[in-house]
Amino acid sequence: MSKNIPEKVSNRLTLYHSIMVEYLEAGIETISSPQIAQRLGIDDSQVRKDFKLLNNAGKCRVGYLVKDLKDSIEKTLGFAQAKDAFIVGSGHLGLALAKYDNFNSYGLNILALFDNDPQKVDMLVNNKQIFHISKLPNLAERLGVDIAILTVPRQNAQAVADFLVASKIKYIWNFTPAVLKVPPEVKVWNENIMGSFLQFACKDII
Amino acid sequence: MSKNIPEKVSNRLTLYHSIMVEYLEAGIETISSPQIAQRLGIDDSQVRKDFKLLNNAGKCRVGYLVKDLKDSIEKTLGFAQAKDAFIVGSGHLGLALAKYDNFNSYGLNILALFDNDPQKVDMLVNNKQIFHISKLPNLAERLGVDIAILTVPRQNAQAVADFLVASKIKYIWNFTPAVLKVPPEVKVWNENIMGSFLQFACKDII
DNA sequence: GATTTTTTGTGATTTATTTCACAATAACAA
DNA sequence: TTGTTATTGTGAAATAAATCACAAAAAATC
Repeated sequence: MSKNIPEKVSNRLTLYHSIMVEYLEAGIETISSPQIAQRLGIDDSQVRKDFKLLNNAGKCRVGYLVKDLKDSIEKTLGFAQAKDAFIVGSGHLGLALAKYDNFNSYGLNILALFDNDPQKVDMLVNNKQIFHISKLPNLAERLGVDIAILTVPRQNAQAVADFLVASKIKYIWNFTPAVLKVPPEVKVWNENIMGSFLQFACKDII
Repeated sequence: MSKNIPEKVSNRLTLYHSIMVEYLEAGIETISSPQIAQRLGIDDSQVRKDFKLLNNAGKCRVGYLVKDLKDSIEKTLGFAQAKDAFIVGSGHLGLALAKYDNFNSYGLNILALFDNDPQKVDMLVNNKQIFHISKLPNLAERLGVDIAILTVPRQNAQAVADFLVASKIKYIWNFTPAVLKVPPEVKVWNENIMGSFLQFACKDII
């Protein structure tokens, strides 16, 4: 795998994937690029070029096999390959993400949550235990976890990120608005929940 | 306003904004494009071109005024202009979003939640009431709300979206994995929580 | 006050992405 | 069987985005 798919493409791939799920449920076995394109408001050749990237050949006058497309997208985006992760910060957002079982179907397996509030420690959320943050380095090493989902308050974000780096975490999915400073070997993905929406909403509203 | 800023730019703007908040808190009054660029791992001319878009002039050998930049970003992204919205679907995600007070500081004001579960109706979440979904058309009209945050299960997403369209909702922030079919005058923003992260994670992990 | 240095602003270049256009293919209909 | 049509696959063209390169400005230093 790892063909270094551009972000824009992988975003489209997840949309294609949702359409495939819908078609499968409806019992439709084939789909054409113009059908998908119209649905998403994009060009049909775009769809075909994306599928080319998946090495997924279509059939003239028929289109693509829905099942095959779904499988290739899952393989390419790594839904298949399960990855373990910790949620760091057990506030509203952290708890909601822990309850969000969709992660699983996308190949992301939440093993545990962490917090510094003694009151929360040992609580169970969706069958996942909340540990005191001090237990993280040990557990990360023992369980071989190197992905952390960061949902602490902004004020603590950098300090906790430093702690995660020291705990050999290699991927931080940053749900805080802080711009984290980390060494180059650690990768941060900023989840910009507001950014894109605001732009979308403001274009017309303001 | 409404200069139709590309998505990539508005994403960077939110990151710049976070850095401005951080600098202000640290009492630093000016910032240069190379400082920001290094922090985000991008080119410094990129930063200057983005600021040009904000009509925000810098000063040679000094940089930009942090306060001014923060204000222009807020104005451009519409943090200033308050917008009212409903959360439709009071499951884990909907409730978490209702508790997520950050929305407010970004100019998005959650007025109420909706659900079809009679058990949830009339509950208060972060001082916001949960109404039965049947009350939505009326409330939307009376309060002049045309933004809905959709957090229902995928299976119900299209049906609820149809209902929202009939209720004169004009903007749907879609947190479900469904690809919604709506008339052209209604705008859907798909929040692709997994898409971008998976790509990020899989690039190296798989 | 001259010189050095840092930083902006921006045109030119490069790279990436999207759209266009159309030949090749194969199902379908007459 | 033969023409018609829908669809793929893909080069070429157009558009968008990022990077480079450097002149102009102004603070800092000597």
